[in-house]
Amino acid sequence: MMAEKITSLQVAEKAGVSQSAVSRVFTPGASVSKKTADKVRKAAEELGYRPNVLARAMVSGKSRIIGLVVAYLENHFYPEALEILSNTLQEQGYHVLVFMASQTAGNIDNVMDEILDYQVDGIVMASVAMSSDIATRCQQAGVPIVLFNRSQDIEGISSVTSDNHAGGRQVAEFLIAGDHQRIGYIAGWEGASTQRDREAGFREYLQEAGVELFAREVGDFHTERARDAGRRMFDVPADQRPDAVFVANDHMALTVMDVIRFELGLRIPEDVSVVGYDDVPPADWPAYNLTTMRQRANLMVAETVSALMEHINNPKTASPKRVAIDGPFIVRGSARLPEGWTPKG
Amino acid sequence: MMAEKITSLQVAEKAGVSQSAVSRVFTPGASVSKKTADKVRKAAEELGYRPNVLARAMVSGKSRIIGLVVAYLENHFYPEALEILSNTLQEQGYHVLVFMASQTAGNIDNVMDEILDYQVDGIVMASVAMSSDIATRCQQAGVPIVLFNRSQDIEGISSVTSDNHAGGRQVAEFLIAGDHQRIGYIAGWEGASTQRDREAGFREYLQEAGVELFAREVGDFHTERARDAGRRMFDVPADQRPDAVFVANDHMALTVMDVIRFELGLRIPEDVSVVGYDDVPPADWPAYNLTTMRQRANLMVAETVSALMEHINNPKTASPKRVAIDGPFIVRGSARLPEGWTPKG
DNA sequence: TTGAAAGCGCTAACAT
DNA sequence: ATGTTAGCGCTTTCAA
Repeated sequence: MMAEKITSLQVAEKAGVSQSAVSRVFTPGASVSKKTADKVRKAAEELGYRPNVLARAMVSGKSRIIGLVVAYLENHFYPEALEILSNTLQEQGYHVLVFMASQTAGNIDNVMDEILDYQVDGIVMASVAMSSDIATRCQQAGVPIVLFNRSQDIEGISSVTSDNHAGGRQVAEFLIAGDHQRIGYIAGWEGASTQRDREAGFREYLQEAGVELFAREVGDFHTERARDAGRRMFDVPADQRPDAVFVANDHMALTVMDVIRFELGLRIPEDVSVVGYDDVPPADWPAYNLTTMRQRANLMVAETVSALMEHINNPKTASPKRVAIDGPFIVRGSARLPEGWTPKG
Repeated sequence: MMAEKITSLQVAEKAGVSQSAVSRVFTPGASVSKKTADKVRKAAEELGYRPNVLARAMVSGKSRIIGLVVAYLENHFYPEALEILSNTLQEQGYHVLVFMASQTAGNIDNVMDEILDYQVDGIVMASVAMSSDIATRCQQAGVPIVLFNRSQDIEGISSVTSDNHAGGRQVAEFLIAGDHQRIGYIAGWEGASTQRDREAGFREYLQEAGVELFAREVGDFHTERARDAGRRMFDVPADQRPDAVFVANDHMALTVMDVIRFELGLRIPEDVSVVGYDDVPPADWPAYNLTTMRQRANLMVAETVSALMEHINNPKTASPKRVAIDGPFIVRGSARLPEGWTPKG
């Protein structure tokens, strides 16, 4: 029980070679004769030796740890992304160290300190805003950052999002084509680029179509505040009520649907059309059947990892990229359909 | 840009003290004069110095990393638990390194290797079965393990679950008191202790009440297989249909409700009563309003962390504990109520 | 209280 | 191809 930790030195002694020979055997692309390699592997096997990642990290400067900063996991889009991210990185020999940025406001700075203390090779920031100090700090530390589902105009920061502006436009187009007269919008947290871009695209199309936004409330991407926003928007006389609403993400849209149907007794889509954004799993449940813009988590994660690896492997030459992935508009039953509707953009 | 990494040595030089003095200042409980400490902190501040966690880990043998092995994040109980776990550990200066065990079957062994390579101070295994080899390997490596939401009779392995046996009994009691005649059960993955214990408790009470299980299918805790299980159980002539079903977790129960209501056009609870287990957020949504046994994620995580810390801080004396936390039975509208029902157990 | 010195387990020149 | 040597940045005896 509780055997001592096996080191490369012990393997070396057992195999009758030098300690560095052992190291080479476990270093891909090092030069060792097959004979030595065999001896070493055999000894290592018998002793149950495995290289210490931390020691390796110290001398090589590569920890093979990616820090993930995430604000909340309540919105099912994030667990899904996390699962894909972790799996993808795992395949490439990296692992995800999780940092929750939820609690206090200013604590994002502490979190960044902690994350850098671990000598991570890269950072993914999901649903977290970026300040330029933080960016600078990471740049000084030589740690690449990729924003996931947020973007920000900071020099040298890569980001991956869906094409929120185009998505917002698409929703507006669909709603207008569906002959809705009084169109409302329930916003997410106004500090979020996703929220801003979705709203901007949405309003842009509305304006082009000569339609004025009929009502607007803020739900902050938060369940309870979305519920309140839904009440403020719909618990009013029928003639002041929107006949359609775009809710800035599915998480809030589901709650708003509950308010509309169960609290106020209205029908969807006969009385009110609802459109969301993300296409989280419950959107597809028949009890909701929510029309929504899909965010393609798998593609978004793939781009995130690719950007990260690019920066890690080519620290000098890699240039920051800003990726916006278009997603299909998923037409379900929560919004009245235009005659003969076909998605275009 | 890209400043060099600051080391304790550089701080020492700037502060005019020895490198070990700097180390002491950043080591809680070391002996340093206030004067030295002030000088060092000032220099560190100016240089932007922070101790390298990995180097510290190497010499101290404590990485302050906890490995989390988790099979899937689809069931919302796990993201919720992960969020709480990460926050709790963060407060104690630990962080979570995530390992997904999903993909291949035998890959749990590889995952264990990888996890040990990182010299983690402890491991939490969530929704993952434990083999005794793995347990042995960790014990040899001196790394404590806690099973989360699984338990297993392996010497020296701590586990934290809800009281699944009592929970299963409670559900049976409720259903029988509600005067159901034909009671069905949809099982989770049969390799899972949670599944087995819930079913055992459920059947035990049924038997004591002299009621025979009317139907049984297996859903494997998996959405699509649960859907199929639901169809097999309910897409049958009315007289062969259960009038109540206990589904082994909410994730499956929601799907089964969809099958019952939307595919088969039956009413809940008038035609069929449905009871789940976990109390995930959607269970409380009015579109489902699912009666269920709550698993108290916050308590379960607290116990998990406490067990882990116990083992980490007292490696010799700490003894494995098996915690089963009781949860309240949450009566909502998806199951017919007994007259004047009050929960007891 | 402080500094000097010895490593933690490993990789990466440098020699041979 | 292999061994020797010098660290990576830190904690921790051990003396002073």
